Amino acid sequence: MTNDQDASAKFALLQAAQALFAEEGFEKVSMRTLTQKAGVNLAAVNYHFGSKQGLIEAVIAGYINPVNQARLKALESAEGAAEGRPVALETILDCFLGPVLEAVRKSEIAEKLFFQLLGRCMVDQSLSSLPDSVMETFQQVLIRFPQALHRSLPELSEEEILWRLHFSIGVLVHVLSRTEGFLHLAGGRVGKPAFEEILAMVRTFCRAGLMSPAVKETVEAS
Amino acid sequence: MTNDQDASAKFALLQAAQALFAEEGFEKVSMRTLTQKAGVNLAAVNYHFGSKQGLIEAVIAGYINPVNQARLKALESAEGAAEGRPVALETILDCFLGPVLEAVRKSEIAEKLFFQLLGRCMVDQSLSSLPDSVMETFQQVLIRFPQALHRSLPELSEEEILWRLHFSIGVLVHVLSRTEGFLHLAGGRVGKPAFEEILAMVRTFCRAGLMSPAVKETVEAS
DNA sequence: GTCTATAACTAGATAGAC
DNA sequence: GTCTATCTAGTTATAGAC
Repeated sequence: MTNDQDASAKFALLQAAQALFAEEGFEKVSMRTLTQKAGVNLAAVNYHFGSKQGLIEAVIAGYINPVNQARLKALESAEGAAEGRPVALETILDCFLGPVLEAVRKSEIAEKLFFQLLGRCMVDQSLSSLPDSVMETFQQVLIRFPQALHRSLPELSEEEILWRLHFSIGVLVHVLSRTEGFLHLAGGRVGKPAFEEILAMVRTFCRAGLMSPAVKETVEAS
Repeated sequence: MTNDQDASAKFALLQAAQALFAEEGFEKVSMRTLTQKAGVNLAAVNYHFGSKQGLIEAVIAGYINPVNQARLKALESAEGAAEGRPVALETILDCFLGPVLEAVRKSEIAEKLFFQLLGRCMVDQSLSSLPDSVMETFQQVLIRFPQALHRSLPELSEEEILWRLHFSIGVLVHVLSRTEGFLHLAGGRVGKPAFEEILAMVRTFCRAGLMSPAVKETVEAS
Protein backbone atom coordinates (compact mmCIF):
# COMPACT_ATOMS: atom_id res chain seq x y z
CA MET A 1 0.00 0.00 0.00
CA THR A 2 3.04 2.29 0.03
CA ASN A 3 2.81 4.36 -3.12
CA ASP A 4 5.70 6.63 -2.13
CA GLN A 5 8.60 4.42 -2.90
CA ASP A 6 10.99 7.32 -2.93
CA ALA A 7 9.92 8.72 0.42
CA SER A 8 12.29 8.72 3.32
CA ALA A 9 11.55 6.43 6.19
CA LYS A 10 10.56 9.34 8.37
CA PHE A 11 8.02 10.59 5.89
CA ALA A 12 6.69 7.11 5.20
CA LEU A 13 6.19 6.64 8.92
CA LEU A 14 4.24 9.86 9.25
CA GLN A 15 2.08 8.93 6.29
CA ALA A 16 1.30 5.46 7.60
CA ALA A 17 0.79 6.76 11.11
CA GLN A 18 -1.79 9.30 9.96
CA ALA A 19 -3.93 6.66 8.33
CA LEU A 20 -3.58 4.04 11.04
CA PHE A 21 -4.06 6.41 13.97
CA ALA A 22 -7.16 7.76 12.26
CA GLU A 23 -8.58 4.29 11.77
CA GLU A 24 -7.85 2.73 15.11
CA GLY A 25 -6.70 5.34 17.57
CA PHE A 26 -3.25 6.16 18.84
CA GLU A 27 -3.05 3.57 21.56
CA LYS A 28 -4.36 0.63 19.63
CA VAL A 29 -1.86 0.81 16.79
CA SER A 30 1.28 -1.08 17.62
CA MET A 31 4.67 -0.07 16.35
CA ARG A 32 4.90 -3.38 14.58
CA THR A 33 1.75 -2.74 12.56
CA LEU A 34 2.89 0.80 11.93
CA THR A 35 6.35 0.04 10.64
CA GLN A 36 5.06 -2.84 8.55
CA LYS A 37 2.57 -0.58 6.79
CA ALA A 38 5.22 2.07 6.28
CA GLY A 39 7.57 -0.52 4.84
CA VAL A 40 10.31 0.38 7.28
CA ASN A 41 12.01 -1.36 10.13
CA LEU A 42 10.62 -1.59 13.63
CA ALA A 43 13.53 0.37 15.01
CA ALA A 44 12.88 3.31 12.69
CA VAL A 45 10.25 4.83 14.97
CA ASN A 46 12.65 5.14 17.83
CA TYR A 47 15.41 6.34 15.59
CA HIS A 48 13.41 9.12 13.97
CA PHE A 49 10.98 10.07 16.72
CA GLY A 50 12.59 8.84 19.91
CA SER A 51 9.57 6.83 20.97
CA LYS A 52 6.07 5.96 19.93
CA GLN A 53 4.83 8.96 21.91
CA GLY A 54 7.20 11.12 19.90
CA LEU A 55 5.62 9.91 16.69
CA ILE A 56 2.14 10.48 18.08
CA GLU A 57 3.04 14.02 19.03
CA ALA A 58 4.58 14.70 15.64
CA VAL A 59 1.40 13.55 13.93
CA ILE A 60 -0.81 15.59 16.24
CA ALA A 61 1.26 18.74 15.93
CA GLY A 62 1.34 18.33 12.17
CA TYR A 63 -2.43 18.21 12.09
CA ILE A 64 -3.61 20.62 14.73
CA ASN A 65 -1.07 23.40 14.50
CA PRO A 66 -1.66 24.33 10.86
CA VAL A 67 -5.39 24.57 11.57
CA ASN A 68 -4.97 26.77 14.62
CA GLN A 69 -2.35 28.91 12.92
CA ALA A 70 -4.65 29.40 9.96
CA ARG A 71 -7.44 30.34 12.36
CA LEU A 72 -5.33 33.02 13.97
CA LYS A 73 -4.14 34.29 10.64
CA ALA A 74 -7.65 34.42 9.21
CA LEU A 75 -8.90 36.31 12.25
CA GLU A 76 -6.03 38.74 12.04
CA SER A 77 -6.72 39.50 8.42
CA ALA A 78 -10.45 39.86 9.11
CA GLU A 79 -9.66 42.31 11.87
CA GLY A 80 -7.41 44.21 9.51
CA ALA A 81 -10.20 44.38 6.94
CA ALA A 82 -12.65 45.60 9.59
CA GLU A 83 -10.47 48.65 10.21
CA GLY A 84 -11.18 48.93 13.89
CA ARG A 85 -14.86 48.06 13.79
CA PRO A 86 -15.95 44.78 15.40
CA VAL A 87 -15.70 41.82 13.06
CA ALA A 88 -19.08 40.29 12.26
CA LEU A 89 -19.96 37.14 14.18
CA GLU A 90 -20.40 35.19 10.96
CA THR A 91 -16.93 36.19 9.82
CA ILE A 92 -15.39 35.15 13.12
CA LEU A 93 -17.10 31.79 12.82
CA ASP A 94 -15.76 31.39 9.32
CA CYS A 95 -12.27 32.17 10.59
CA PHE A 96 -12.77 29.36 13.07
CA LEU A 97 -14.38 26.75 10.84
CA GLY A 98 -12.88 27.61 7.48
CA PRO A 99 -9.35 26.37 8.24
CA VAL A 100 -10.75 22.95 9.08
CA LEU A 101 -12.30 22.75 5.65
CA GLU A 102 -9.10 23.98 4.07
CA ALA A 103 -7.04 21.41 5.93
CA VAL A 104 -9.33 18.64 4.75
CA ARG A 105 -8.87 19.69 1.15
CA LYS A 106 -5.11 19.86 1.44
CA SER A 107 -4.87 16.55 3.25
CA GLU A 108 -3.34 13.61 1.49
CA ILE A 109 -5.31 10.94 3.30
CA ALA A 110 -8.96 10.24 2.65
CA GLU A 111 -11.47 12.77 3.91
CA LYS A 112 -13.08 10.35 6.30
CA LEU A 113 -9.76 9.43 7.86
CA PHE A 114 -8.84 13.07 8.16
CA PHE A 115 -11.93 13.80 10.25
CA GLN A 116 -11.34 10.85 12.47
CA LEU A 117 -7.75 11.80 13.10
CA LEU A 118 -8.54 15.41 13.84
CA GLY A 119 -11.26 14.28 16.20
CA ARG A 120 -8.98 11.83 17.91
CA CYS A 121 -6.38 14.52 18.54
CA MET A 122 -8.89 16.24 20.77
CA VAL A 123 -10.35 13.12 22.23
CA ASP A 124 -7.89 10.28 22.65
CA GLN A 125 -5.07 12.27 24.12
CA SER A 126 -5.27 13.65 27.59
CA LEU A 127 -4.61 17.34 27.64
CA SER A 128 -1.32 17.05 29.45
CA SER A 129 0.09 14.74 26.82
CA LEU A 130 -0.46 17.15 23.96
CA PRO A 131 2.73 18.67 22.55
CA ASP A 132 3.63 22.09 23.95
CA SER A 133 3.36 23.75 20.57
CA VAL A 134 -0.23 22.56 20.27
CA MET A 135 -1.11 23.83 23.72
CA GLU A 136 0.41 27.22 23.07
CA THR A 137 -1.28 27.77 19.74
CA PHE A 138 -4.60 26.56 21.09
CA GLN A 139 -4.25 28.89 24.03
CA GLN A 140 -3.74 31.75 21.59
CA VAL A 141 -6.97 30.76 19.85
CA LEU A 142 -8.73 30.79 23.21
CA ILE A 143 -7.48 34.34 23.74
CA ARG A 144 -7.92 35.95 20.34
CA PHE A 145 -11.29 34.53 19.37
CA PRO A 146 -13.05 35.44 22.63
CA GLN A 147 -11.64 38.95 22.29
CA ALA A 148 -13.06 39.28 18.80
CA LEU A 149 -16.36 37.72 19.83
CA HIS A 150 -16.65 40.05 22.78
CA ARG A 151 -16.41 43.04 20.51
CA SER A 152 -19.06 41.58 18.25
CA LEU A 153 -21.31 40.51 21.15
CA PRO A 154 -20.70 43.21 23.77
CA GLU A 155 -23.77 42.28 25.80
CA LEU A 156 -22.15 38.97 26.78
CA SER A 157 -19.44 38.72 29.41
CA GLU A 158 -16.12 37.39 28.20
CA GLU A 159 -16.62 34.45 30.52
CA GLU A 160 -19.90 33.47 28.92
CA ILE A 161 -18.32 33.87 25.50
CA LEU A 162 -15.55 31.50 26.51
CA TRP A 163 -18.11 28.92 27.57
CA ARG A 164 -19.96 29.24 24.31
CA LEU A 165 -16.75 28.87 22.37
CA HIS A 166 -16.12 25.75 24.45
CA PHE A 167 -19.54 24.48 23.38
CA SER A 168 -18.86 25.32 19.75
CA ILE A 169 -15.61 23.41 19.84
CA GLY A 170 -17.60 20.52 21.27
CA VAL A 171 -19.90 20.57 18.29
CA LEU A 172 -16.99 20.60 15.88
CA VAL A 173 -15.05 17.84 17.62
CA HIS A 174 -18.13 15.68 17.90
CA VAL A 175 -18.99 16.20 14.27
CA LEU A 176 -15.49 15.28 13.21
CA SER A 177 -15.11 12.22 15.36
CA ARG A 178 -18.61 10.84 15.80
CA THR A 179 -20.59 11.60 12.68
CA GLU A 180 -20.03 8.17 11.23
CA GLY A 181 -21.50 6.57 14.32
CA PHE A 182 -24.36 9.03 14.26
CA LEU A 183 -25.21 8.15 10.67
CA HIS A 184 -25.25 4.50 11.62
CA LEU A 185 -27.49 5.03 14.63
CA ALA A 186 -29.83 7.23 12.63
CA GLY A 187 -30.55 4.33 10.30
CA GLY A 188 -31.60 5.50 6.89
CA ARG A 189 -33.11 8.72 8.16
CA VAL A 190 -30.22 11.01 7.22
CA GLY A 191 -28.21 10.98 4.05
CA LYS A 192 -24.48 11.63 4.02
CA PRO A 193 -23.99 15.27 3.09
CA ALA A 194 -20.70 16.68 1.89
CA PHE A 195 -18.49 18.05 4.63
CA GLU A 196 -19.15 21.59 3.43
CA GLU A 197 -22.84 21.09 4.07
CA ILE A 198 -22.27 19.69 7.52
CA LEU A 199 -20.02 22.62 8.35
CA ALA A 200 -22.69 24.99 7.10
CA MET A 201 -25.15 23.43 9.54
CA VAL A 202 -22.58 23.63 12.31
CA ARG A 203 -22.10 27.29 11.49
CA THR A 204 -25.81 28.01 11.69
CA PHE A 205 -26.14 26.11 14.95
CA CYS A 206 -23.18 27.74 16.66
CA ARG A 207 -24.01 31.18 15.35
CA ALA A 208 -27.44 30.99 16.94
CA GLY A 209 -25.99 29.58 20.15
CA LEU A 210 -23.37 32.29 20.39
CA MET A 211 -25.89 35.05 19.70
CA SER A 212 -28.43 33.88 22.24
CA PRO A 213 -29.21 36.30 25.10
CA ALA A 214 -27.14 35.87 28.23
CA VAL A 215 -28.12 33.10 30.64
CA LYS A 216 -29.88 34.33 33.76
CA GLU A 217 -31.39 31.69 35.98
CA THR A 218 -33.39 29.24 33.96
CA VAL A 219 -32.27 25.76 34.93
CA GLU A 220 -35.21 23.49 35.56
CA ALA A 221 -35.32 19.72 35.12
CA SER A 222 -38.46 18.24 33.67
CA MET B 1 -9.60 2.86 50.04
CA THR B 2 -12.39 0.26 50.07
CA ASN B 3 -14.98 1.59 52.45
CA ASP B 4 -17.49 -1.14 51.58
CA GLN B 5 -16.06 -4.03 53.49
CA ASP B 6 -19.30 -5.96 53.31
CA ALA B 7 -19.71 -5.60 49.58
CA SER B 8 -19.53 -8.64 47.37
CA ALA B 9 -16.57 -8.92 45.06
CA LYS B 10 -18.75 -8.16 42.06
CA PHE B 11 -20.03 -4.93 43.56
CA ALA B 12 -16.60 -3.92 44.79
CA LEU B 13 -15.26 -4.42 41.29
CA LEU B 14 -17.95 -2.24 39.74
CA GLN B 15 -17.27 0.47 42.31
CA ALA B 16 -13.55 0.46 41.77
CA ALA B 17 -13.96 0.22 38.02
CA GLN B 18 -16.18 3.29 37.91
CA ALA B 19 -13.62 5.44 39.66
CA LEU B 20 -10.58 4.09 37.85
CA PHE B 21 -12.13 4.13 34.39
CA ALA B 22 -13.23 7.68 34.98
CA GLU B 23 -9.76 8.76 36.02
CA GLU B 24 -7.67 7.02 33.42
CA GLY B 25 -9.85 5.63 30.68
CA PHE B 26 -10.98 2.10 30.01
CA GLU B 27 -7.94 0.90 28.16
CA LYS B 28 -5.30 2.26 30.44
CA VAL B 29 -6.56 0.61 33.62
CA SER B 30 -5.13 -2.86 33.97
CA MET B 31 -6.97 -5.66 35.68
CA ARG B 32 -4.20 -5.79 38.22
CA THR B 33 -4.73 -2.20 39.28
CA LEU B 34 -8.45 -2.74 39.21
CA THR B 35 -8.61 -5.83 41.36
CA GLN B 36 -6.07 -4.42 43.78
CA LYS B 37 -8.16 -1.31 44.36
CA ALA B 38 -11.29 -3.40 44.72
CA GLY B 39 -9.54 -5.64 47.23
CA VAL B 40 -10.34 -8.77 45.28
CA ASN B 41 -8.35 -11.28 43.37
CA LEU B 42 -7.15 -10.84 39.84
CA ALA B 43 -9.27 -13.75 38.65
CA ALA B 44 -12.48 -12.20 39.97
CA VAL B 45 -12.99 -10.04 36.90
CA ASN B 46 -13.08 -13.01 34.63
CA TYR B 47 -15.23 -14.97 37.02
CA HIS B 48 -17.89 -12.28 37.42
CA PHE B 49 -17.77 -10.51 34.07
CA GLY B 50 -16.19 -13.01 31.70
CA SER B 51 -13.48 -10.63 30.62
CA LYS B 52 -12.24 -7.12 31.03
CA GLN B 53 -14.45 -6.08 28.14
CA GLY B 54 -17.39 -7.58 30.00
CA LEU B 55 -16.64 -5.40 32.99
CA ILE B 56 -16.26 -2.34 30.80
CA GLU B 57 -19.62 -3.02 29.19
CA ALA B 58 -21.27 -3.56 32.55
CA VAL B 59 -19.97 -0.22 33.78
CA ILE B 60 -21.04 1.56 30.60
CA ALA B 61 -24.49 0.03 30.52
CA GLY B 62 -24.94 0.86 34.19
CA TYR B 63 -24.17 4.47 33.48
CA ILE B 64 -25.69 5.23 30.13
CA ASN B 65 -28.85 3.17 30.19
CA PRO B 66 -30.45 4.78 33.26
CA VAL B 67 -29.86 8.20 31.72
CA ASN B 68 -31.35 7.29 28.37
CA GLN B 69 -34.25 5.47 29.98
CA ALA B 70 -34.96 8.48 32.16
CA ARG B 71 -34.83 10.66 29.06
CA LEU B 72 -37.44 8.55 27.30
CA LYS B 73 -39.62 8.41 30.38
CA ALA B 74 -39.41 12.16 30.92
CA LEU B 75 -40.33 12.81 27.32
CA GLU B 76 -43.23 10.40 27.52
CA SER B 77 -44.62 12.07 30.57
CA ALA B 78 -44.14 15.53 29.04
CA GLU B 79 -46.04 14.36 25.99
CA GLY B 80 -48.78 13.03 28.22
CA ALA B 81 -49.02 16.38 29.99
CA ALA B 82 -49.17 18.20 26.66
CA GLU B 83 -52.36 16.32 25.76
CA GLY B 84 -51.69 16.10 22.06
CA ARG B 85 -50.20 19.56 21.60
CA PRO B 86 -46.53 19.81 20.67
CA VAL B 87 -44.24 19.80 23.67
CA ALA B 88 -42.34 23.06 24.09
CA LEU B 89 -38.74 23.02 22.90
CA GLU B 90 -37.49 24.05 26.34
CA THR B 91 -39.33 21.12 27.91
CA ILE B 92 -37.88 18.68 25.38
CA LEU B 93 -34.42 19.98 26.15
CA ASP B 94 -35.03 19.54 29.85
CA CYS B 95 -36.13 15.97 29.22
CA PHE B 96 -32.81 15.48 27.47
CA LEU B 97 -30.49 17.27 29.88
CA GLY B 98 -32.31 16.78 33.18
CA PRO B 99 -31.59 13.07 33.53
CA VAL B 100 -27.87 13.77 33.31
CA LEU B 101 -28.16 16.11 36.26
CA GLU B 102 -30.27 13.59 38.14
CA ALA B 103 -27.76 10.83 37.48
CA VAL B 104 -24.95 12.99 38.82
CA ARG B 105 -26.85 13.59 42.02
CA LYS B 106 -27.62 9.92 42.52
CA SER B 107 -24.09 8.85 41.72
CA GLU B 108 -21.92 7.43 44.45
CA ILE B 109 -18.61 8.57 43.02
CA ALA B 110 -17.42 12.15 43.00
CA GLU B 111 -19.11 14.54 40.63
CA LYS B 112 -15.98 15.19 38.66
CA LEU B 113 -15.35 11.50 38.13
CA PHE B 114 -18.94 11.00 37.12
CA PHE B 115 -18.63 13.51 34.30
CA GLN B 116 -15.42 12.04 33.09
CA LEU B 117 -16.85 8.54 33.04
CA LEU B 118 -20.02 9.56 31.24
CA GLY B 119 -17.94 11.44 28.72
CA ARG B 120 -15.61 8.51 28.23
CA CYS B 121 -18.51 6.18 27.53
CA MET B 122 -19.25 8.22 24.43
CA VAL B 123 -15.67 8.89 23.54
CA ASP B 124 -13.29 6.09 24.41
CA GLN B 125 -15.38 3.25 23.09
CA SER B 126 -15.89 2.72 19.43
CA LEU B 127 -19.55 2.54 18.59
CA SER B 128 -19.46 -1.12 17.67
CA SER B 129 -18.08 -2.10 21.05
CA LEU B 130 -20.91 -0.55 23.01
CA PRO B 131 -23.24 -3.07 24.64
CA ASP B 132 -26.37 -3.88 22.64
CA SER B 133 -28.65 -2.56 25.33
CA VAL B 134 -26.94 0.82 25.16
CA MET B 135 -27.25 0.93 21.39
CA GLU B 136 -30.92 0.04 21.45
CA THR B 137 -31.87 2.58 24.08
CA PHE B 138 -29.82 5.26 22.42
CA GLN B 139 -31.47 4.46 19.12
CA GLN B 140 -34.84 4.94 20.80
CA VAL B 141 -33.70 8.35 21.99
CA LEU B 142 -32.68 9.20 18.44
CA ILE B 143 -36.19 8.31 17.30
CA ARG B 144 -38.40 9.80 19.99
CA PHE B 145 -36.65 13.10 20.54
CA PRO B 146 -36.49 14.07 16.87
CA GLN B 147 -40.19 13.22 16.59
CA ALA B 148 -41.02 15.50 19.49
CA LEU B 149 -38.70 18.22 18.20
CA HIS B 150 -40.24 18.04 14.77
CA ARG B 151 -43.67 18.75 16.20
CA SER B 152 -42.26 21.69 18.12
CA LEU B 153 -40.20 22.97 15.17
CA PRO B 154 -42.34 22.06 12.14
CA GLU B 155 -40.46 24.37 9.81
CA LEU B 156 -37.35 22.16 10.07
CA SER B 157 -37.02 18.87 8.24
CA GLU B 158 -36.60 15.81 10.45
CA GLU B 159 -33.21 15.36 8.89
CA GLU B 160 -32.03 18.79 9.93
CA ILE B 161 -33.42 18.17 13.40
CA LEU B 162 -31.41 14.98 13.67
CA TRP B 163 -28.27 16.86 12.75
CA ARG B 164 -28.95 19.50 15.35
CA LEU B 165 -29.59 16.86 17.96
CA HIS B 166 -26.26 15.36 16.95
CA PHE B 167 -24.66 18.76 17.53
CA SER B 168 -26.37 19.13 20.90
CA ILE B 169 -25.09 15.75 22.00
CA GLY B 170 -21.66 16.95 20.95
CA VAL B 171 -21.96 19.94 23.25
CA LEU B 172 -23.02 17.75 26.14
CA VAL B 173 -20.35 15.12 25.64
CA HIS B 174 -17.65 17.73 25.25
CA VAL B 175 -18.81 19.55 28.36
CA LEU B 176 -18.78 16.35 30.35
CA SER B 177 -15.43 15.09 29.20
CA ARG B 178 -13.38 18.15 28.34
CA THR B 179 -14.44 20.94 30.67
CA GLU B 180 -11.55 20.35 33.01
CA GLY B 181 -9.09 20.78 30.19
CA PHE B 182 -10.95 23.84 28.99
CA LEU B 183 -10.75 25.46 32.42
CA HIS B 184 -7.03 24.81 32.42
CA LEU B 185 -6.48 26.27 28.97
CA ALA B 186 -8.61 29.29 29.80
CA GLY B 187 -6.21 30.19 32.56
CA GLY B 188 -7.90 32.20 35.27
CA ARG B 189 -10.41 33.74 32.91
CA VAL B 190 -13.32 31.50 33.84
CA GLY B 191 -14.37 30.35 37.29
CA LYS B 192 -15.65 26.85 37.94
CA PRO B 193 -19.43 27.08 38.00
CA ALA B 194 -21.63 24.39 39.51
CA PHE B 195 -22.75 21.75 37.06
CA GLU B 196 -26.29 23.10 37.14
CA GLU B 197 -25.02 26.43 35.88
CA ILE B 198 -23.02 24.85 33.10
CA LEU B 199 -26.04 22.82 32.06
CA ALA B 200 -28.13 25.98 32.05
CA MET B 201 -25.67 27.54 29.63
CA VAL B 202 -25.71 24.39 27.52
CA ARG B 203 -29.50 24.58 27.48
CA THR B 204 -29.48 28.17 26.29
CA PHE B 205 -26.89 27.45 23.64
CA CYS B 206 -28.60 24.36 22.25
CA ARG B 207 -32.04 25.90 22.42
CA ALA B 208 -30.90 28.77 20.23
CA GLY B 209 -29.10 26.39 17.88
CA LEU B 210 -32.12 24.15 17.52
CA MET B 211 -34.48 27.07 16.93
CA SER B 212 -32.35 28.72 14.29
CA PRO B 213 -33.91 29.03 10.81
CA ALA B 214 -33.20 26.20 8.41
CA VAL B 215 -29.86 26.19 6.62
CA LYS B 216 -30.09 27.17 2.99
CA GLU B 217 -26.82 27.77 1.20
CA THR B 218 -24.59 29.91 3.33
CA VAL B 219 -21.23 28.17 3.49
CA GLU B 220 -18.42 30.62 2.90
CA ALA B 221 -14.93 30.32 4.25
CA SER B 222 -13.17 33.51 5.29
C1' DG C 1 -16.73 -18.22 45.26
C1' DT C 2 -12.19 -17.09 45.95
C1' DC C 3 -7.51 -17.79 45.60
C1' DT C 4 -2.42 -18.74 43.68
C1' DA C 5 0.31 -19.62 40.04
C1' DT C 6 1.25 -19.46 35.58
C1' DA C 7 0.38 -19.80 30.71
C1' DA C 8 0.41 -17.46 26.39
C1' DC C 9 0.95 -13.39 24.39
C1' DT C 10 2.00 -8.56 23.08
C1' DA C 11 3.90 -4.28 23.87
C1' DG C 12 7.82 -0.64 23.33
C1' DA C 13 12.63 -0.12 23.52
C1' DT C 14 17.54 -1.09 22.45
C1' DA C 15 22.29 -3.19 21.50
C1' DG C 16 25.11 -3.94 18.06
C1' DA C 17 26.12 -5.64 13.17
C1' DC C 18 26.29 -3.60 8.72
C1' DG D 1 20.50 5.35 8.45
C1' DT D 2 18.84 0.89 8.50
C1' DC D 3 18.60 -3.70 9.92
C1' DT D 4 18.07 -8.19 13.02
C1' DA D 5 17.63 -10.10 17.22
C1' DT D 6 16.53 -9.76 21.68
C1' DC D 7 15.32 -7.77 26.29
C1' DT D 8 12.22 -6.46 29.77
C1' DA D 9 7.96 -5.59 31.32
C1' DG D 10 3.44 -5.43 30.69
C1' DT D 11 -1.07 -7.46 29.44
C1' DT D 12 -5.45 -10.83 29.70
C1' DA D 13 -6.95 -15.22 30.61
C1' DT D 14 -7.16 -19.73 32.81
C1' DA D 15 -6.16 -24.21 35.29
C1' DG D 16 -6.63 -26.12 39.39
C1' DA D 17 -6.14 -26.01 44.69
C1' DC D 18 -9.05 -24.80 48.52
